[in-house]
Order: sequence, then structure tokens, then C-alpha cells
Amino acid sequence: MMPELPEVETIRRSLCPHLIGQTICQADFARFDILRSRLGSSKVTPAEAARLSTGAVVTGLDRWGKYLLMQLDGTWGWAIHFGMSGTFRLKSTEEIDAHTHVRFLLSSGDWLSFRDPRRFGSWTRIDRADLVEAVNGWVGLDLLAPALDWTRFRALLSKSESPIKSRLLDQRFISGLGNIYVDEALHAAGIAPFRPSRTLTDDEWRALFRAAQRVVRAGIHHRGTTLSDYNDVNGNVGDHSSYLRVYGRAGQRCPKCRTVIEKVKFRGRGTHFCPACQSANGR
DNA sequence: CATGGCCTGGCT
DNA sequence: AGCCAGGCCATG
Repeated sequence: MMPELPEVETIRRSLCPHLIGQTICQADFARFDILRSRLGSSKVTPAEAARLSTGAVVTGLDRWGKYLLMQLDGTWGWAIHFGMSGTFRLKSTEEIDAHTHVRFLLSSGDWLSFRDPRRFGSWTRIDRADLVEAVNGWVGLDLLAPALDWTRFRALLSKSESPIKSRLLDQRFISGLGNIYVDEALHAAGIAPFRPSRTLTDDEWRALFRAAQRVVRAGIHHRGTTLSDYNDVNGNVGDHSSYLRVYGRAGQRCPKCRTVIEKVKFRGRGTHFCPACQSANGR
């Protein structure tokens, strides 16, 4: 499965034709722990979640950062987060196992199921039609938001002693990047993950912004990165893993300069980089 | 702001 | 048996 921007966008696109306009004829929520509340939203029980969803029409499917936003009846919706292991599957027959936590029977006759073994994913009820507006209060501007340019990107991220990688992973500033695409973007821009944010030059901010957008767009183009699991709702895997240049490639040679790629533990996350072409000041 | 915790599954 | 994993949240 997958939880960064390109994977959520891949799921959204594959879901749209099957979901938009459908009525949810039956809804089952199996557990309390994936139902969450957040600022501006209310916590619901599985029984309430099922009652609210039953009979609702899916009127929109959007994405903001790593959240999938399912609009219902044009008035409210679910903000769905995939955690580390969340997936949607669409099947013509009912299937249930211990890790399937939500199931919708659609008016088309299809069953939509949400499976999440590790249960880091979440469903949050948003009590208004403008889900994007609501989620915008939880997480920062989406990396692909039209309003974003490199100067705004710089303004959001630069005023900090914290390392650029930590800043890019912090969804409160820019949302959508996770561990894979951050490592890829920093490599593409030639910037060491450990560099304090405030030390980047304007040329580097411009390069980093472009690289970040480029790597997530490439990820979307390849229908996401699949490391060990299924990806879109039809069970197809994404192609992007073969295009990764540093993530998961420790010990291999950098495609730019042939230096051996290193992997270190940094702030609790595996961090892949080229020690030669990602200038290491501040490490 | 850096660490540990939350979970399961897969790999060594 | 132990470590690792695409994410986030609570905590000192």
C-alpha cells in the first residue's frame, strides 16, 4: 500500500468512475479505532458512521495532501487517511477478513472495502461540504496546489534551524510528501537531508520546489510506488519503484555521479542520499 | 523538537 | 527472535 501524495492520487483517480454518483446502500464499520476526530470535526461511533453513510450519495472525491476526501450528499464527508497500510478494494462480491474495517455496498452492486492491517489509517467525519477548506486547517498547502510557487514554498519552509528533510515531512507546512519522495526530491535537487532549512540558497529553494513537484508528478504518472502491496482499487501495483533513484538503493551507485548511495537512520526514518552530489554541510 | 508508541506482516 | 516498514501523535 502506500500513503504519499502520488499513491493517494492514484487511488482517487481509480475510484472516481466507480464511486461518483453512487448511493451507499449499506455501510459497515467494524471498529472504533480508525474513527477519529480532529479540530472542526466530531468523533462518531461505528454505528453512527454506518447510519450516517447509509443512503448517502457520493458527490465528490478530492485529495488534500495524503487525505482522500469523500463528499457525501454535497453537505458532509469523510476525510480518509491511509496510514502505512490502508487500501481500498472494489469487488463485485462481498469479501471480509480481519483487516477489513469499512465496507460499502454501492448502488452499482460493487462492494467498496477499506483494509488496513496496521490500523494507522483513519476516517474522520467532516461536517461541511467544503472538505478541502476543513482539511486545510489541519495540514498545510498541498504540494501540487495551484497557488504554490517556489517563493511561497521557501517562505513556508525556510525560517527554521531544523533539517530540511524534517521540515518537508512536516505536513503542517506543505502536505503530500512522505519518506520516499522526500529522499527522491532532495537527491534530485542535490541537497543533503541534514541541511538546516535556513541555509538553503534561493537557487536551492527553486531547485527543491521544482524537484519535489517533479518527483510526485512522475509518481502519479507511474500510478504510484508499490513496495510490497497492492495499490489501486483494482489491485494493480504502481510502477514507480523502478524509477526511484536513492530510496531503497543503498549500496548501489548514484545515477548522477556513480558514488555509492548511503542509508542512515535520521530522526527515526531511513534516509537515503548520495554523499557526493548532495552537499553535506550541516550534517 | 527528538524520541517512543501505536499495529501487523515480512524478511533476515 | 529481532528488526524493519510508505505515518502520525503524545510525550519529555
